[in-house]
Amino acid sequence: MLKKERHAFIIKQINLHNKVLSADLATALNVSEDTIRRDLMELDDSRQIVKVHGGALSKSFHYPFQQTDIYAVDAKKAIARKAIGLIKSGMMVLTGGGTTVLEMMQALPQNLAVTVFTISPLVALQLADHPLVTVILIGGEFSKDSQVCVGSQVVNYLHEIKFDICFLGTNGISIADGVTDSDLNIVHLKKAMINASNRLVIMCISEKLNSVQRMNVCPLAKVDYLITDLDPDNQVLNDYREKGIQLY
Amino acid sequence: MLKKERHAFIIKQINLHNKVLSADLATALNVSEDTIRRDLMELDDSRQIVKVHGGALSKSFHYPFQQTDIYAVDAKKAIARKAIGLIKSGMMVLTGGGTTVLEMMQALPQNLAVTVFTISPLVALQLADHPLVTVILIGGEFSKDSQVCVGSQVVNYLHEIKFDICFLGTNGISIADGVTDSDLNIVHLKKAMINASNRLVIMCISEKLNSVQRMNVCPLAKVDYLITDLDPDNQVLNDYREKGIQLY
DNA sequence: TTATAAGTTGCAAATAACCGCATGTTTATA
DNA sequence: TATAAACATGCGGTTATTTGCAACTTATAA
Repeated sequence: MLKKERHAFIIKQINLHNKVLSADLATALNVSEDTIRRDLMELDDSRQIVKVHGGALSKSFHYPFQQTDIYAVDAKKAIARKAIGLIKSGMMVLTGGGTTVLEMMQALPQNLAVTVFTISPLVALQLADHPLVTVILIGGEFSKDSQVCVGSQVVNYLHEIKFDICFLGTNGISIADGVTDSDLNIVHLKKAMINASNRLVIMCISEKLNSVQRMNVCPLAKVDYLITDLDPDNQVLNDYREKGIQLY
Repeated sequence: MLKKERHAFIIKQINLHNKVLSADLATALNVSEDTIRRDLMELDDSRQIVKVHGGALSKSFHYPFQQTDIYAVDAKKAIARKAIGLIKSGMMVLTGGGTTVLEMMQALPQNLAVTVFTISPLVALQLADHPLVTVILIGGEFSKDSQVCVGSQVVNYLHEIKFDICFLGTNGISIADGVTDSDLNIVHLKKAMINASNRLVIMCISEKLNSVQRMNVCPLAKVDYLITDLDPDNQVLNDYREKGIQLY
């Protein structure tokens, strides 16, 4: 077994599985682990793989680490574009605080004259340069985790106003469990927000579709619109379509 | 399962949900929570995530609004340092939204356990990584100019609470006219804030000393402390000292 | 406040990596 | 062809890393 052959085999394995273990390779190729280690070293030196303790990984596996900005920006931008279509001048809009909502506010046309109520300081700041938009920041205890205002103060406030439309991102949505989230405070909040709005828009990147979090926010029946980065006709969304949710 | 694989998985989860719980990860990856904790530590050390009690958070939207161009930063930092000395654990602190206040919050020691009420989203965000600080964001109409919440809602809210100490930056202060400002909304607001606090701290870079704005906020008699970037014994401050204001 | 969850520290076991060296193998050249 | 030089490989001994556990401290939330 020549060195080159081993290298080829290793590369192949990595392309196949995105990772290899030194021990496995030693067995498979019937050489000592030291040899494998030396092989992996060389492949690492020549930037073909990434050596790690215990084996090696594909380079593509390693690169995403340096993502600088928001995850799945493109998907979120796509969602934002569609979501904006639901906003008409003069509306009272209520928003949560996720990155998708932020993308949306960033992409909001300058000529839309709406009143935006939000629990997210970031959303408020984002809208600061929109001359026609009135921003009401709903105050309360500021949650360090989720970067939005939470607590009974917010919930009480929401009882007093009725909004035209509410835009929420979500951490989990599924046919069986509806909209779910993992933070108790956020769940309380979202429930209040949903009750305060005539229409509910859930925005969800396709990757999060059909995932379930610990706590229930609302059943699918309450969701008027579901916006994903997928084509609305996509089969993945069939079940949601059948539930009577408008897809975008 | 290689360590890097876990790391990749964790990063992905965080990008997906903006947060992860150690316990969930331990279950999902079938390793002990200790291991997860160590993983999160490493990812935090390498600035890829933000470790918090119980799990970790996404870093992606933590400080998107970095102010790079603060005027007279050094002077403001000096003021911030002195101002912090006035805060004791357990206090109810009220703050405005100027850049000096922001500097102050940035420099706040991690071991101070206080409750900070603020009308500034930026101050709230700044304090997000302060474990011992409870932040209450006072909501209302968001002023695009001054980047703080203004309006009757805020003023009403301030009527209901009494604070230990209030920190305000100012655009104008002089012996003859006291504290002055140029924006009607802000003036209303500051008056309410001053009334709601037992003690008032005015922070002012020396450049703005003895300058007068259009509208009156409060007379010097209401000012308990004046903090500038000057030495407290500086002659420029003589007149203020004679008025009985404590200088720092 | 107190009960519970999370974090910390130190430690031990398992595994992986490293180092030097001996033993082959291949290659280059007299 | 003979022979040295360079290379490749495996092995023993040692060191470093990873991981889980237990005892203890700290933080969080009701």
